[in-house]
Amino acid sequence: MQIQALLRKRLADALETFSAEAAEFASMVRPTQDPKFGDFQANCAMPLGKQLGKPPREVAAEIVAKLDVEDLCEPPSIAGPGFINLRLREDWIAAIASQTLSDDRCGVQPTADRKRFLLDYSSPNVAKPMHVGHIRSTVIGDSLTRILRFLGHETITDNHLGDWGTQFGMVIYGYRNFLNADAFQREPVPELLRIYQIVNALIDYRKALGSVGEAKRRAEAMEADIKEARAAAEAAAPAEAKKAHKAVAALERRSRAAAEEVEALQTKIRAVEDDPELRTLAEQHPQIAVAVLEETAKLHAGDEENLRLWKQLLPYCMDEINRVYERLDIRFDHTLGESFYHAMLPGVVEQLRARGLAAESEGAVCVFLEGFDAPMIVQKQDGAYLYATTDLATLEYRRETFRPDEILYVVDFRQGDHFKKLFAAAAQLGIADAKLVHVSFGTVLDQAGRPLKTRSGTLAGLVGLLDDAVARAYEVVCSSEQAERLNPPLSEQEKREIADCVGIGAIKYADLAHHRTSDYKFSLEKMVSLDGNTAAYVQYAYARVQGILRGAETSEAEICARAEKKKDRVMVAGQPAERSLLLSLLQFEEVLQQVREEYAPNLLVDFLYDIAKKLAVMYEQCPVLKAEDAETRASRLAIVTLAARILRQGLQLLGIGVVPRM
RNA sequence: GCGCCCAUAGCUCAGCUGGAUAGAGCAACGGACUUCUAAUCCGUAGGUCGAAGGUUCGAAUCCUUCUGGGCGUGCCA
Repeated sequence: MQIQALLRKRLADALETFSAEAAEFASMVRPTQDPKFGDFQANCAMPLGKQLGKPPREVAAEIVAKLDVEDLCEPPSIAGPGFINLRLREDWIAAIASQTLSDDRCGVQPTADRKRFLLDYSSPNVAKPMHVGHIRSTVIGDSLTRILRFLGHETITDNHLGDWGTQFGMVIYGYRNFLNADAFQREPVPELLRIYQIVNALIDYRKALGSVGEAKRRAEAMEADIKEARAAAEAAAPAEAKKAHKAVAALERRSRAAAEEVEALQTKIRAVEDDPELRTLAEQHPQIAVAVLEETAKLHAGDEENLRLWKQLLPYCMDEINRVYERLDIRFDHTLGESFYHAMLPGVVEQLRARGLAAESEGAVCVFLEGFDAPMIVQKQDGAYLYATTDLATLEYRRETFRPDEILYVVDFRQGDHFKKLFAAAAQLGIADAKLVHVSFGTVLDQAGRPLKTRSGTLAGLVGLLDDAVARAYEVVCSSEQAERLNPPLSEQEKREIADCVGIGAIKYADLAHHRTSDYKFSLEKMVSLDGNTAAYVQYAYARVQGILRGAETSEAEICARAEKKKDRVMVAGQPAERSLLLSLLQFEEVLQQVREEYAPNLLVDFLYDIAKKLAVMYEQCPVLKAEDAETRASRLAIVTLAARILRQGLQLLGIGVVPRM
């Protein structure tokens, strides 16, 4: 059901005689902000009055006279400068809601304009542990996929793994030098992680040793500059003072950043030097960074031994990643990593050159694009290829193999320039016939507003965050006090299932609740809370309905079956709380359409939170089991059942589960 | 230097293609429990929508300038 679209259609019919752009004026129908103005308002009389040179209220009256909405709305009213206020009829709302209850798609029509989407998201690097930065791409991409699919579109998901980069050279080097064969035999995945971390620590150590001196000098020099600038600011004439103080502030910021960098480098140095084992290894492998690059280069050059190791070790890395996806309940249709395109890269460069699109510059092969200062480099001086090259090859492959109508790249906003260039280059190559979209997103920040990191300075690990969220959810939702509230009390098994559902849901929900393009502050405390806009609150609203259904000794299936039989007569919307809830529920399809248009799942989150709140209000004002008569009781059971179905479906589209009790 | 993004209540964030008095949550304060799950609900307080211009019947929203911040900016991804 698309109420707004229906009203627009009716309005467009009425407007035909007024304007050639009837549809455009008709699109000015929107929900009202205040219920006293009805449910929807048409704002077209003001601009139309302007155009026709008539008073808007007069125009509005003429429109209303022609508007045929009797079956849907109560008589329209005109307010203010010429707003046309529409209030839907209660019997109409109740009838449509009743029909929706017996529809297993919750009233959402499969799209008539079916498109094939290819979604590129998650894309972690193998061998490296996934970190907090992967949450957004993974969760947003997965949710968009679910929503597009539910709307009736075809979706193809492809996890573009980083499985061919330096990090694999690190694993190979570590395997050769640091492997504990017994441990590897017993549990290969943690052992590989361990050796990766050793190599990583040693490389960081060497790099830090090399740069910490310079960083310190820079930081100290900046201190001196600040003193100087401060003195200058003191002495400056009033006219110059503002500028001088600004310069001081800028220097102070840079100074803080420099000090933090020194601190970070020292942390990396200490990490090795305070650990006798690592310290010894560091002494034994002074050239580790170069050696790792050599291993990587050998792999790329087709070295037999390294390729064998790559093939042998990759599955273990995949196990690690897949374990995370399993916890998150996320699957991909394809996992075609960078390695898959390796053989196609020379062809891409060749093609660009042959078409005169790429040229050599400063030893690298570059594509110069109009409107960009820097070129897109597709081959380095040393002959190696870059991610721009891989992305072009990937695009070409996807185009030929999947023939998508639209490709969504769910990737960090910082890669905006890269995608602009990529899309421009693709257009020149003639391979941009699909709609190419960079679905960008902001950064996950800590409480201080800096990118979320662990104490040791690396980005917070994803597995750890999931564990923390589940543990916290257990404390909040499954404390013995809470468990005792239910009859029968929650079993240990049930508690664990709930904690898992709520904890994982909390992380996803918090991420999806924010607009994709804005940064957000990560707060475990808040996201697992039962109060406010959280997964737990919405999940709880769902569980409450289930509790009521149990109390009524009926089931969703039974109520839906009854709705099917009685068609449009299973509920009434007499009370404001009931009416308001039902009206919201009927806007499910339109919300999903909007999510699709803007690639913005936060709209669905807002919608579900609104439903959950309205459900709570309805409980207060309209008792279900204690309703005054059997008919009202049946109607209310039907209403809350519809709400529960839409909550469950909506959460499912966010990749979040529900539990029958909590 | 150039480019992209951001600035809304004490805090965290919404605000759709311009629409009526700018919303929600948290925190604060005041109410409502012999519970259909009070894990809730109701109410109060809190805003020059960074600043200044402009377009418009009408601007948080569009345009310009300024201020403050984030990010990117030729061989990482």
